[in-house]
Amino acid sequence: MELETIKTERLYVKVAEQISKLVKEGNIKTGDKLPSERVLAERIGVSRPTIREAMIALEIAGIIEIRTGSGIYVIDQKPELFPSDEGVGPFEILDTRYIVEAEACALAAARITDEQLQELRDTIKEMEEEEKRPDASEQADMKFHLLIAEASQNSAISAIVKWLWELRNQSALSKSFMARLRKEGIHPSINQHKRIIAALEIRNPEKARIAMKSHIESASESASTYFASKK
Amino acid sequence: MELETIKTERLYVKVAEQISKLVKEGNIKTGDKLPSERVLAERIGVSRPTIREAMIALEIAGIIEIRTGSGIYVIDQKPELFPSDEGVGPFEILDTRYIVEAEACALAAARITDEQLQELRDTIKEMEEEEKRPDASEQADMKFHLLIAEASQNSAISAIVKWLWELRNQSALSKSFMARLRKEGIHPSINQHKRIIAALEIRNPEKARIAMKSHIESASESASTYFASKK
DNA sequence: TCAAAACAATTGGTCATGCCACTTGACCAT
DNA sequence: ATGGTCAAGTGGCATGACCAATTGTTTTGA
Repeated sequence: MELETIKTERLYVKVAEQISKLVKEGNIKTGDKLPSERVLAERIGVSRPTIREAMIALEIAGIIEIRTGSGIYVIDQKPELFPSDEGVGPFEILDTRYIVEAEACALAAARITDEQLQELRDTIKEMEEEEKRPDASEQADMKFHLLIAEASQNSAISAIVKWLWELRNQSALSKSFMARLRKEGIHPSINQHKRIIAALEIRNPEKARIAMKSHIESASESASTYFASKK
Repeated sequence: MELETIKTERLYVKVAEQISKLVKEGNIKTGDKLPSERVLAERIGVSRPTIREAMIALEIAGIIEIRTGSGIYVIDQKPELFPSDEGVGPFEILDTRYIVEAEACALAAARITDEQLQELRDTIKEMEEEEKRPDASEQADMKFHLLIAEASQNSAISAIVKWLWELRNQSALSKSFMARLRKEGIHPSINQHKRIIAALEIRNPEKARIAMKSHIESASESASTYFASKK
């Protein structure tokens, strides 16, 4: 049985939609002054607080401008493309990680401390021990990459890497994506991680960069082959 | 004479910012239920309508969910880029831009549209015309780089580049830093920008990458030589 | 005994009213 | 003309009240 969630659309939304419609259809032109809140309230048949709520919504939407003491005016409608705020695709994330983490790794090779190296080795241990439990294993994977980013000693880079991993964990798309990969038995290779550590241990930026690149690349490849075969 | 317009920030905005901050900093976790509107009003010291307006703003922003008769709940947050600790140094920003923007430029070379190319040329025009006024000139500079990031057609990358430039503009350190450079007459070279466009026009990723790298590198160099000589 | 129905408390949704601060424009004094 | 004053209009905010939906508790009935 299919049930739709009942949308008790709030009043202010209806009011806002009504005004917004008038603006879009050209009944109200740019620069026009809307009637005062009190008049609007009376004409639409709602209370002033409701009108205010609607106006705030419209203001946030960039449709009107509220000038205290003066009135409410229609804003110049900018055709501005929607800030494609919605979601970053899993492949976009992988591509970006390929770029940023590789360089972070190269930087880290020159700057990493012995303590941080030890932490990385510990993380590998975690991954080996808990390879059965995918959750914990992925946790360790993320920890590994974040540690390297921090070892680059560039706070902007580590902030970016952290953000990318949060995106990966959070995005619904990426989530189901990773879940599918996991089910297929594709998981981060411990050997690749060890190669990265080896490059860092000898403080060789070139090798470190390459190791990280091939690591992420292999993740991308297994992902895309999976999707291709799926079709 | 420079005068800034006084902004009388409305109360509900302050309330919304306060709540939003609490959520972002983790003081309020996702899924948590906020105190009731009446309690919030009393605790924050504003009236209930004001709280409601703030909640509407937060709901539109996708930070909270309002369930009639039940309460107000914090929604799953999309991760956000923000400086790890206390600020990001100007050199860190430059280093990171060197990495990210170079690759963004290489990607853009393969994916940029003719319209975007034209926009870039227009931006150069702006820079030439307004080369006297440093403010406008820098504005155009930023626009130029953001356009290239967008042309990479990777939303994660363009978000990062945008973030880096915002950091550059915001950070007090970077600000005084840039001010000093400006005073010394060091400003972005238009010729370098033209070389970048040329590489993009022939859709050559390698040349585009190199052009962008040398552009940012020269900025870094002039910056560090300046600091070195200063000491 | 226990599930269903009724109730009560809590919460958001809306309304009405009042007062304040700011804007604006008309009017007045200089 | 210039500037200063003032009143009307407008948005900003507070208060208090009532309604409707939700949720947990109590009562009821088989």
